[in-house]
Amino acid sequence: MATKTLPTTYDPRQVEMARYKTWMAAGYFHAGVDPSRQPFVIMLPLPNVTGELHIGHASTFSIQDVLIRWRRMQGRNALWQPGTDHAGIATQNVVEREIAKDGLTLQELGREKFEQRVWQWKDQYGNIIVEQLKRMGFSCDWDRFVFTLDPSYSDAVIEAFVRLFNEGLIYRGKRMVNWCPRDGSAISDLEVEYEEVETQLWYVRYPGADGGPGITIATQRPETILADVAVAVHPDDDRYRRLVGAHVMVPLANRRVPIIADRRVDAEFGTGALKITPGHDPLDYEIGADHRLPVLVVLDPKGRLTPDTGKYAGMDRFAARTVVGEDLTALGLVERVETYRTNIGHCDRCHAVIEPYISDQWFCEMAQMAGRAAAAIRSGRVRFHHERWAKVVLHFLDNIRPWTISRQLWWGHRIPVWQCDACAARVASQSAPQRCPTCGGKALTQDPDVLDTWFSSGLWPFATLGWPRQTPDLRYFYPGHALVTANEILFLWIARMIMVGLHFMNDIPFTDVYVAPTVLTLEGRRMSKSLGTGIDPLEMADGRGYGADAVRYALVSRCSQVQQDLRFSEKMIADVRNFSTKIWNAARFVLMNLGEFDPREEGPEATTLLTADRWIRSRYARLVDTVTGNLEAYEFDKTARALYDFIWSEYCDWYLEIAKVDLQPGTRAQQRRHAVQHTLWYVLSNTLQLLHPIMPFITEEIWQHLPHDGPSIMVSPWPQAPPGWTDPQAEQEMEALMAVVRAVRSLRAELSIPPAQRIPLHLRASGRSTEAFERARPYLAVLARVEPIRFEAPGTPRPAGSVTTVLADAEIAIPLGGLINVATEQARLQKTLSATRTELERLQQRLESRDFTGRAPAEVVAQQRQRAEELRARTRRLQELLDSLSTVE
RNA sequence: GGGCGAGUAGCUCAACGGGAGAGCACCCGGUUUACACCCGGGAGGCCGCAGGUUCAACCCCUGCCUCGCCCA
Repeated sequence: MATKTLPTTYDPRQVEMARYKTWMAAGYFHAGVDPSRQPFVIMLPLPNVTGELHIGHASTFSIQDVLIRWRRMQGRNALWQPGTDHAGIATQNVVEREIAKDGLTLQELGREKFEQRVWQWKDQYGNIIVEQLKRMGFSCDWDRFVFTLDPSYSDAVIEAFVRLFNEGLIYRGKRMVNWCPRDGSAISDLEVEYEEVETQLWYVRYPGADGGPGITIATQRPETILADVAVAVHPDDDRYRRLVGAHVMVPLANRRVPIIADRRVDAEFGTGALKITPGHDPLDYEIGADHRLPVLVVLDPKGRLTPDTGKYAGMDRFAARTVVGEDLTALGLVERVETYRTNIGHCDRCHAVIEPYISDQWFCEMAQMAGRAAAAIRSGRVRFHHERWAKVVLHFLDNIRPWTISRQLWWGHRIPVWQCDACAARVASQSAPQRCPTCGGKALTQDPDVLDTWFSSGLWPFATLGWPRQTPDLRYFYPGHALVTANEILFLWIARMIMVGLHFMNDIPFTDVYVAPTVLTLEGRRMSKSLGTGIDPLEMADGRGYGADAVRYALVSRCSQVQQDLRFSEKMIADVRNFSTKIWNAARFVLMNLGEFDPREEGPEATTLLTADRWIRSRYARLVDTVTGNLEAYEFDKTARALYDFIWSEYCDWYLEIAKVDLQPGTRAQQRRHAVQHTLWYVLSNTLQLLHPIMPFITEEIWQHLPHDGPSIMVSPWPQAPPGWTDPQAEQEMEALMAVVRAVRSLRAELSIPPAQRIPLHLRASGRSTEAFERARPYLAVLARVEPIRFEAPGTPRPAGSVTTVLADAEIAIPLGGLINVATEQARLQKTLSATRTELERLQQRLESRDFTGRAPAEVVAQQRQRAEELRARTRRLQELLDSLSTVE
């Protein structure tokens, strides 16, 4: 029974947190193994434990919550697996800064104490992001929350490493890697961000060892000259051909080095002569190796010049660049310095300039896994939305390179490899080995490095479910279904999950990947807190009082598949707040008018339903299919728009207004009241269900006040279009009615007739339409504020002194008596007439063309013929009107 | 340098190859008993440029321009 009423205003802040607590307490978010139901699984992209909720989380997580809530309502056993990752570098940096405040360095503190400090920090701050996710209403299964350093998860990470190690896919080697001098660690290729910067290109002459003029090279990094071991030119370069085999002196170092020929030299760049520094450049490293040149290193792990560099020892690489430049200039060896734009790699965590650096690292061989992953994508087992993202990922997989998985950090999963102090043999093991399997030695030392955080994240889809143990969870919930992500972690995480999933589980981790657009400012800039260009979702929800629903809808409604950017502003959230208010007020109206209505009684007889009822039911039935279909297709913007348009432009603007007529007490038969009440209630509460996945809070709040079955909208069954509700005839009749109402309103505005003033209306329509208009008479009267309404048979003379509009199904006239300005009225009609004629002429031309009638499909031709016929009739009636006007004079 | 994407109303975005739309902003009018976070009306667009395919192009093809993203 509808006994509850709603407060006059909706304050999301008063409602949202309380509702969330109710859901949590009821256990709706939890999914347990249940073979009688089909699961639906989403793996939450792990936020960093150091992180705070930003707009990117808000958009991708909102999409996930839409999917999970929708599937849950459809009856699926919906699991949304939450958790955070330990974010090795980021977290270590944060805590390192903290201990620096106490005047301590990492080394002074020691590894064990440091780890304790990080755990303390994690216990204090690591939960912030989780609370923020809850505030946004996300229905993750918090009972299953996992942190990547939890003991059972760590066991899985170590197990994965040991298996890959024993399969020969993980190996150790001295390679040139991307080294971050700031973090003091290697990072993988994917963690390097290239950025165009303006720098200088130095043209430096290397004098000939024989006292000749030598050769001039161009370099962007003069400080590495100290590590030069050769100068290389292209073998076909006629300028230098005769110099190949000669020797030059490396300036400052005074080292005698050869001039060599190599095809990898770009003769077009600089002078065409390349200094070879195998210790500090990846290409030089390759060339040097092929020419059996020595490798010299002049930088230390912190990016400072090494002690054996004489006066430069201890200088930072950038300071050294300046000093070396000055010294070379003083020697008269600098021919010129050009400004030069080039891409420089930066660390994606701390933004320091990356140093190509030779060091011992652990690598994971990916080629085989990548092949399987690529095959799974090509065969369609994993689908991307939009599908173009599949190509992007395939390009990565097809060109994959070994993955640097070791990090020189203390925070993370320590590499489970022990080296024998005696024989140097290495063994990978879940726990410290008692003795060396090779020589039996008892002294073994564990590798000091930890694993890349992404190595552990890649195992997420199965390690969270108990792997490597064959748990019931793992059997039931793997493989999962949807994965929603920002495009920036497609390679770092998505591709790796597919590869690793196939490797360890022999199955893909999910079937569908939706790539959400990147949220940008209106100017198209990245949203960033440090730049002050960001929108903080929680500030919007709570600080500004828009509520989480508004933030969610604003983002979801702009998640399309075509756009890869989402330009966003606070205004868009405010607009949605207005939408919430609209829904709230519509619901208030419905509740006020349900009266004694009891939904447990029989629904209305078909005969008591009038056009408007049948129309809104028909529109609602279509809405169900539109919303469901768009969700299935990952078309979130279309889903949101369909709901918005239906609620605002159909249910509120038209149906509610029409319903008012029949709800007026005493004026209508009880049957009619019941039919309208039932329609209002049914359509509203079911539409709320359709909207619930996007705006969970307001929909629940209203639904609870409406007559309803079950404890919560979030576990109510997903609506299905009732059979037989789609009603083209009612839609057409309603369209005609709306056209008349709009035409009258338009005339009133144009003629400055006060909106409240009732005016007479003359309406002429074809026979069948007249009947429909007759039935709609009371509604027409209210909607257009017309009284009396006179129906006129075609052919009767038009009332003198009236303003008129010709519509497709009808012609309306408002008699103004002597007030009419004939000239204005003529001009108005003439304007319409000529526009109609132009359109008709264009159409006729087409219809007369043999090309068109002969080649276009028959139904198109027929449709155009009909359109022409309508236009002709309209032209005729407009002309008649003009004629009758001129006779008034 | 290679790849991908976008250029439609002032802004943000829609639009099966066959009559260019929405929201916001703007202008005019409104104390209609759900809502002024509202209601009604209106104005505003060589659909980036140039070719081509087609009976027909915002939509397909080619080239160019501008912007963004990714990879090297």
